[in-house]
Amino acid sequence: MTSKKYILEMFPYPSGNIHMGHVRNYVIGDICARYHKLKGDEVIHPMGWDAFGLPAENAAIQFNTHPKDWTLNNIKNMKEQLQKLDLDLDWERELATCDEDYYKYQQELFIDLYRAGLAYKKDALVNWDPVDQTVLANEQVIDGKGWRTGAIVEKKNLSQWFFKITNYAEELLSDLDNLKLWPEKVKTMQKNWIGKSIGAEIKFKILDSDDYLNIFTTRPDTIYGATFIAVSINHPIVNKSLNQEKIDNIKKEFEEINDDKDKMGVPLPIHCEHPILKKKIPVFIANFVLDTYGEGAIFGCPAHDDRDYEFAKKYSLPIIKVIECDDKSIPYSGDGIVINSPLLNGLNKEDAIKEIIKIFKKNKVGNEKINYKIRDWGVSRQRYWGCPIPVIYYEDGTYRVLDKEELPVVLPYDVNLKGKGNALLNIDDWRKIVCPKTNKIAFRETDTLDTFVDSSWYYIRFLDNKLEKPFDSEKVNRMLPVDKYIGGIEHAILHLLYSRFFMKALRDIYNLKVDEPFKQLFTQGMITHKTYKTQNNEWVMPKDIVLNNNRLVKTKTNETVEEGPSEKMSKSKKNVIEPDEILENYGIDATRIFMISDSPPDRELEWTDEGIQSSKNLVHRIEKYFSQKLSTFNLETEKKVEKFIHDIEKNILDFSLNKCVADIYTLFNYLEKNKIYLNNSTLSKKIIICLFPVLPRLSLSINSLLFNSEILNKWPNIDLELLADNNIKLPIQIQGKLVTTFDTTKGYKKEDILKSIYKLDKVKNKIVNKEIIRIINVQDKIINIIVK
RNA sequence: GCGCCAGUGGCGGAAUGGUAGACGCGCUGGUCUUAGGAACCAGUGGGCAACCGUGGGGGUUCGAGUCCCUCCUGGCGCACCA
Repeated sequence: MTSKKYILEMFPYPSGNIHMGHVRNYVIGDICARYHKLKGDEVIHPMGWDAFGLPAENAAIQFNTHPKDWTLNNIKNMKEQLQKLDLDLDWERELATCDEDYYKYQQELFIDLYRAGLAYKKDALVNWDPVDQTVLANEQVIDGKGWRTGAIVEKKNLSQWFFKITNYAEELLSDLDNLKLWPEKVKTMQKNWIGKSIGAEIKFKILDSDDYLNIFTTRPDTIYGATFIAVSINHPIVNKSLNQEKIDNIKKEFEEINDDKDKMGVPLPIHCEHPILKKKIPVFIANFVLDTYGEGAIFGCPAHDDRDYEFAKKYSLPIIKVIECDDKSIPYSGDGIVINSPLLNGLNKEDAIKEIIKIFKKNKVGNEKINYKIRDWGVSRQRYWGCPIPVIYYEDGTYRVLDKEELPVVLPYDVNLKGKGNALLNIDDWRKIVCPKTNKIAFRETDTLDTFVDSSWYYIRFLDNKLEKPFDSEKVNRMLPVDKYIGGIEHAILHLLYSRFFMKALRDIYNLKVDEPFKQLFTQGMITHKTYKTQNNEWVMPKDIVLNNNRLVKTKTNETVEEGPSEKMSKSKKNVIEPDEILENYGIDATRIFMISDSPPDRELEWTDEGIQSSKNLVHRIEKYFSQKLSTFNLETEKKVEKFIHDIEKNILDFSLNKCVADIYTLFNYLEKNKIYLNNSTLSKKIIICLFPVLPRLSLSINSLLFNSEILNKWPNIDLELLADNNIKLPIQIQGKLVTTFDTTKGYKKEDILKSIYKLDKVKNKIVNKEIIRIINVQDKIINIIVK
């Protein structure tokens, strides 16, 4: 029975050269793909290029070239490098996201998303990267800095395109439970990112006004302890209550705080009414209220929230305790019994929340509410080298999303990248058009799509990269999800969450039957290498170092070099190893072996000269082994080979590739130690086939030498009878401690074996003069004798 | 601060609750070789031994690296998320 297997490694950004991290990634995938092909599965194993993006623009300026030329040239180079690795890839499926043939279908998808209400435009405070001069998605801002430039991100109010990922927040969260073959870690990260909290929305009436302030809380049970309201500086009520100058001053003050955890607030000239107590409570602008979460406003309950407590202390606001428990500390934010709250007294947290929500509902001042931290995905980028958004704007400010017949909107080639901002803005003869539908003057959208849009559906396009529509539904239903998706953990949120959203959105638009894009996710570890520095703190490349009189020195200058810790390979620290050189010196097979041998594929792998050398030695050893003349072999040999087939198969399927290498060593250690040479026997054939996924070159060459055949196919079936080894070494324990082992066969009779065991010296000595009170016999596993 | 993961020889790492340290690296001794970053053989957790050993302490069990509690250490993620 054959089944489809879609095996995919995250496609690379064509930066110019592949690095060792790529090699490890693709070798892992290649082993899987080759194995499944041998099993007779219908395997898809494509490769392509994540080809849009800012580095191309920067490189174009730096090297006085064009992003497209630079990118296409890099693709050519990297493809050659990959081909040198002899990966079993479906090159006929190759695609590059910067090809018109790819992005025109992305523009179609954009139109579909728009028509489905999942793409929309709005004015929004967005993250602005001043160095790259573009907007960033929330996911691309790390610690307030741009993910690529490290520049402090500014807030800008811009009209931007968004994808409505929030529509899928609940499903993106709940479906994580169905992803049984994803690392828990990644699922946890996505879960936190989506950030679901269950609580209540409460309306606080603004006194002397018809307006209300909405706040979200997970602790409505502490409502009686609310003594103030705090809003973010960007909350709409601030604009209504203060003039711009004042607001700017407050913003400045907030920015000048040294410790950003320090609480600071400014009272607003308005007050709210407590929704239950009807008393007047003050409203502050506070620096610790996030405008991006909930309603951008909170009620402060100082007795039961650390931040509110700090704030109340600083501004001498009342602190009312409404939760009682054994822990007398203030503030206390745990569970307890409600006090000082006439309508809730005596209830526990859970009941109090239910009860107060009932009351809110009755009084029409609040409701239960589920809040998600995730916000819609901003996809506009003010960059040239990306997929044009198929929209035009009229002079009156209205816009129209193009029809599919009007596609593609082709990215113009002639461009000047040396100016400030988005180069597309300056290409007038591209930008300005006469709208064919209205005959009015119109201007093209000059923002391009975030490159994460490109990578959100490339795995779908791979199924049929030449089709004259984005994809074929029947094929998608049949071939997706990707069975094994292999890549770095750095994409845990961004790419993987966006892709999950895309799959679900496309499912709903096109009635697809696929809920999730990636059935199994495997995150491979990075490759590290020792770092080297001269006394002058200059990094030195490992290949420029020699050992001279027990001293590490730089070859050219003879300077002393100090060895530092092993760190992720990076150009800046010069601790990189170039794949091309390794391939040349050690060959493909040794490189593959080393990529998987020293540590489990999901952990980091330290590059060592000894490691790559011993991998090469193994390849030679196997080659030499098969050149020996055929010897006799016996049933035991057959059993060992059978076990090898079984173990290596299991380990490939589990991604325990380091154990595959151990399996290979174990087999050849046994064969050579016993001088059993299998040459061109049927056992050899089986071994060679099983070696093929890991050592394709070697297996092919041995196969053609011994069997005069170019073909390796059909993974051997396992003979269960041979696999079952009836001879066992039975561990014998006394008081649960190992005393000896006893050679016997499976299915022994307990009574018989005990008679023999009691005669063993080691056992006899320990039980003499003692009473045997219990015998535990786990059949075929262990015998434990308990004495008194 | 919160959450998750992990701590096993000199090192990387193996062990469905059932012989801890598979396999590799390194190291020690030896063989062969003009030589070797080659190959081969033997050994390699600690201790002379009885025994002791999976970060520390406690527990469950006939039996714990594995399960539970607790503490320590390290890594990763999130971080004023109301």
